[in-house]
Amino acid sequence: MDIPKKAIYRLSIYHRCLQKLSDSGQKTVSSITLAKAAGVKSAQLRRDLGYIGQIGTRGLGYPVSGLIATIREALGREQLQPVILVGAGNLGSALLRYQGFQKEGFEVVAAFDAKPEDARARELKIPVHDVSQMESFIIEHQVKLVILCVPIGFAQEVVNRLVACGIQGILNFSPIMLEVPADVTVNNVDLALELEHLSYFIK
Amino acid sequence: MDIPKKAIYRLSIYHRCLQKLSDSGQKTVSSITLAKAAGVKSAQLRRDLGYIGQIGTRGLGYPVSGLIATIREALGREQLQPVILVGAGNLGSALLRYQGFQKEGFEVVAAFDAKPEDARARELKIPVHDVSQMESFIIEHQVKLVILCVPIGFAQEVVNRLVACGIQGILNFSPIMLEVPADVTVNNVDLALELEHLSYFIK
DNA sequence: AAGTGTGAAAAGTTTCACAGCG
DNA sequence: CGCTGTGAAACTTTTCACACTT
Repeated sequence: MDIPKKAIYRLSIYHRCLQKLSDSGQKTVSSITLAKAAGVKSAQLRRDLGYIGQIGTRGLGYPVSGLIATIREALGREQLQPVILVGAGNLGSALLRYQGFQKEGFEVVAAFDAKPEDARARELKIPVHDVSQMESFIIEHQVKLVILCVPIGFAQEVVNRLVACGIQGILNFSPIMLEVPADVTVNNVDLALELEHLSYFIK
Repeated sequence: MDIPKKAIYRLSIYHRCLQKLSDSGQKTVSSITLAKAAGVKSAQLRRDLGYIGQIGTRGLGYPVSGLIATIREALGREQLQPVILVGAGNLGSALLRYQGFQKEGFEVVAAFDAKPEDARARELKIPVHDVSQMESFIIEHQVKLVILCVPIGFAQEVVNRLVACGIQGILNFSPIMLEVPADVTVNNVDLALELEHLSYFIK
């Protein structure tokens, strides 16, 4: 039995909401309360939690810390994953400064760029290496996750190299369809597309 | 009858692929070829195009330029929309430099920040105003689309102000659920969430 | 009484497969 | 013949509604 894709996204959201509840000292939470915080219906929340086991107490709700642990385990977030970033241009270097990743427990351990000097000039805290050192770094540090911000023309070529040295997940910011083997997951974040999608809904 | 949400995203992708075909001088294209370029099945492409009308010629395929025009119309992209950006911090100012929006025909006409001096120090081509001037600008220029990159704690407050002066679409980069009236569309881009989603698929 | 867990219905989406048109 | 347009089937996801547990 596996978890629907969309449910996985929502589990991450629940996880974040639960963390907030935990910080404010809540011990238990009902599906109605948590669902409201996460912006979904309570039935959907219960269904989603059902995918990862039975955790609640009828009449009472869910134990906050227990649920956090169960979701972490289900999402494979128990040991923290090192992440590298490839392509430290405008967007890439902004992401290197972005605090949101660390806040969710991801550590961006290094960045790679074809012109590392240019990127270094931006005064980043994370080391920027030449892209030629990418492969050896990935293998040495057993990196499995990559944030990809290279220009469109280079994306597929870089991806081929990443796949060849064992990368399993790619967060892709280039607006192209990358070709990868079935055991590699690509997650596209296409900013212009999101804006275009919005424009459909305005009158 | 209206177009399914997911189909709207794909129509934007087709639009982009068609533009590339048009640039390279193609006059017609079959569903099989275009589907391959967009990374979908041909049956799905035909179904999606079916939502916006009958445009193809049996035995021949689709006229490239005609299809571009039809998709543009269906997506409401005929007159180009001005967009403003609110919150010109790290991520916000990177987006101001990002060429992808202009490439898809959106013009980011102005940015607003609580500390515009800091943002201006980043040497941007787009003017950064104080956030107090936001409302009058929106009304004067009839802005309907906003890219929102303010810190979490301020997001809902800013959104309330945006909604009050008639904003209809919000591309939100803060990892929170914004509360808006039903006639306002919010599109969340949650970078940490995307990374978390990926980590589920690595072994 | 309060609130979970889940069958079953409903809604949404994708794929198949082929009739029919140029 | 080649390729579109689309009914119908298959599949996925959401929602309802209520039995059941603490």
